[in-house]
Amino acid sequence: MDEETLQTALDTAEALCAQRGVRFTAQRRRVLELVCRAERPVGAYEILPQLHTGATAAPPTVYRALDFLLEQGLVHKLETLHAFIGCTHPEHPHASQFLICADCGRVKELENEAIAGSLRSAAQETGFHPKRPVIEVLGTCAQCTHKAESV
Amino acid sequence: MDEETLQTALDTAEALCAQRGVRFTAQRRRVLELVCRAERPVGAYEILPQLHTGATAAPPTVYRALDFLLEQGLVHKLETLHAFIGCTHPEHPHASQFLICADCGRVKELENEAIAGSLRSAAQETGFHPKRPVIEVLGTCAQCTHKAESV
DNA sequence: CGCACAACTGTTATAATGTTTCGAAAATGC
DNA sequence: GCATTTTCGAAACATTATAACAGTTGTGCG
Ligand SMILES: [Zn+2]
Ligand SMILES: [Zn+2]
Ligand SMILES: [Zn+2]
Ligand SMILES: [Zn+2]
Repeated sequence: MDEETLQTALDTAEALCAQRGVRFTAQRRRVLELVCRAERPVGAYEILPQLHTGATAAPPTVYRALDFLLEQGLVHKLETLHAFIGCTHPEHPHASQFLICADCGRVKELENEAIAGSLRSAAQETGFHPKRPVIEVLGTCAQCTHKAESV
Repeated sequence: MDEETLQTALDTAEALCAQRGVRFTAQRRRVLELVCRAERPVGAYEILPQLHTGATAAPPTVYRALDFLLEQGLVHKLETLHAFIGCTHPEHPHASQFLICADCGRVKELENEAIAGSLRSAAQETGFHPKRPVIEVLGTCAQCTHKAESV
């Protein structure tokens, strides 16, 4: 995420939190910034040493901030990677899908209604009530596929 | 899984391994049995103490068996639960979806072509080549929904 | 303001999950 | 039998996540 996009994301986050009456503290802002700055999903323990200037912070510090950001839909957790990624459209709650490149590590967030819909109807057939869908596809992105073929 | 289904599952597993020229050792059989006997997904560390009669086995013992069973498609791993479940139709390789009840813990394995298809086409649009889709839906099963409503 | 309360943060310890490594044992193929 | 490959045992270690408790900061109200 480039510097401009980052600023927009942070401003959006701040506005959303104000609107919702929750506190977007300096620490939460900092964690969101670190997650967004990364090109790839980042683990909690990667963020940790970047929080304190001197000594490194303790795990609960970053997990608490991440929990908050997850609740507010500002970041997503990738269960298959045990890592976090900034949300590209946090304005509204959504069930998204992630395409994870095993080669370069980059992740694309989709918001595909066909997938969400087919999942909903399949669940409905069995009487199941979905709460939180986790859809993560590991594979190879277009760029990396192209590179591999041209070798 | 009842005793009869379990026996069928173990026999199927044995036949599949023979057919594929891989070894279905006593230990692997035992781990598969323990996974299948459970009503719910089981963690690796739950299986561990049931492996040795006297002292409890070391983690790599069960992880090696589980890795084998995963490779052969005899069990699945639920990423959101860090737990394993026996496959209900291991004869052919498949990309399945899991409905996980947060209430009773039971899991239903689906093999829904509409979901798989919509995911494939969404990926294709972005030039992404899927390798391993992970689709797990947390929610409430029909039974538990019914119970909750009748209270 | 000054106090009461709630929310947030720091710190230590611990739990849960998963891997590396090295060596012994067992099965396989000749 | 004997070399080769595969599997298994065991110890140590790595990574991810949570529990518990004390301190600090911010907020609202009189
Ligand atoms: Zn999102
Ligand atoms: Zn890539
Ligand atoms: Zn299956
Ligand atoms: Zn249920």
